[in-house]
Amino acid sequence: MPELPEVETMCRGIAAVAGRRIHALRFPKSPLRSIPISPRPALFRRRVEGRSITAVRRVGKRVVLDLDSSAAIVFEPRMSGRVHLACPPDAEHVRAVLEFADGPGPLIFWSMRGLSTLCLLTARELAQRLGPDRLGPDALRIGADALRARLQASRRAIKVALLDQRAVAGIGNIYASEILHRIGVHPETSCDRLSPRQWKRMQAATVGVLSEAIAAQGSTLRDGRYRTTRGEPGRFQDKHRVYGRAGLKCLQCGRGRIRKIVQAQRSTYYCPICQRGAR
DNA sequence: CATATGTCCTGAGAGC
DNA sequence: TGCTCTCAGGACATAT
Repeated sequence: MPELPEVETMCRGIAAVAGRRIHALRFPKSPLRSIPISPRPALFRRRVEGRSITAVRRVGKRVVLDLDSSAAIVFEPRMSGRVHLACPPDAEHVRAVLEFADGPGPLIFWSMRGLSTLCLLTARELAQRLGPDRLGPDALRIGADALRARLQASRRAIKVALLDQRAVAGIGNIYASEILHRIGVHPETSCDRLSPRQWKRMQAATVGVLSEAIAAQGSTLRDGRYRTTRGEPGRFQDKHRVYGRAGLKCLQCGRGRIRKIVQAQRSTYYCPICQRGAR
């Protein structure tokens, strides 16, 4: 669901709001429970209306809109959040609307489930909440040595460790399985048993998988929840080699049948032949 | 300290 | 057909 490639696609899709002045912020009524929003709507509105957006950027799996007040609007899609320009897929899941005096928009914060969050942070809060203590280097930028240094002493399973945003930011459940399959490492391998060569290959595979997924505008699973800003599905799901393919033949070796296991309450997919396991 | 588990939320799909 | 139940997994809080 929205992991690095999907959030990157969202940011690119709304890049045109950079430089625009916020005319109004609305929180439409909905029969659904509200997503967590802070500060409370009246104060939130007062602090953003009249401000300009100076930049749109992705921080890990979050969308950040920097304002000329040095505060920033931070949207965390988590499982089922999206941003749309102008055309929301339906009204009841619209959680907030940013209107501009001219130019594109409105910018719509949409979330099917109430797990997304929207907050306005001061520069100080931003540095604290999304700083290096809370968030590791971005998965697209971290080098092989840094990746290794951050995880190699851990005794956690590598698949679980890759999801730790403090270690490395941006990798989620889908791409963790895909990365490990590409390098032939069993997902239950303890981090401290991986070789320098394997860390090197892991970093390269991470950049490879994530870049290809961004080029395909992310993965839209069968539940159809993730969509681009324009409401189109991503295309990377067709390129998944293991995720969601339990019981099917491995596309790599043609012999193994993809297995699904559960690690830390999350599904992991792997090929028992390609990813034979040093456990 | 490191690691493991529980919680939030809605809708899709399974099973009866 | 229509009900109940389970599952999906982001990040963080709490427990071990």
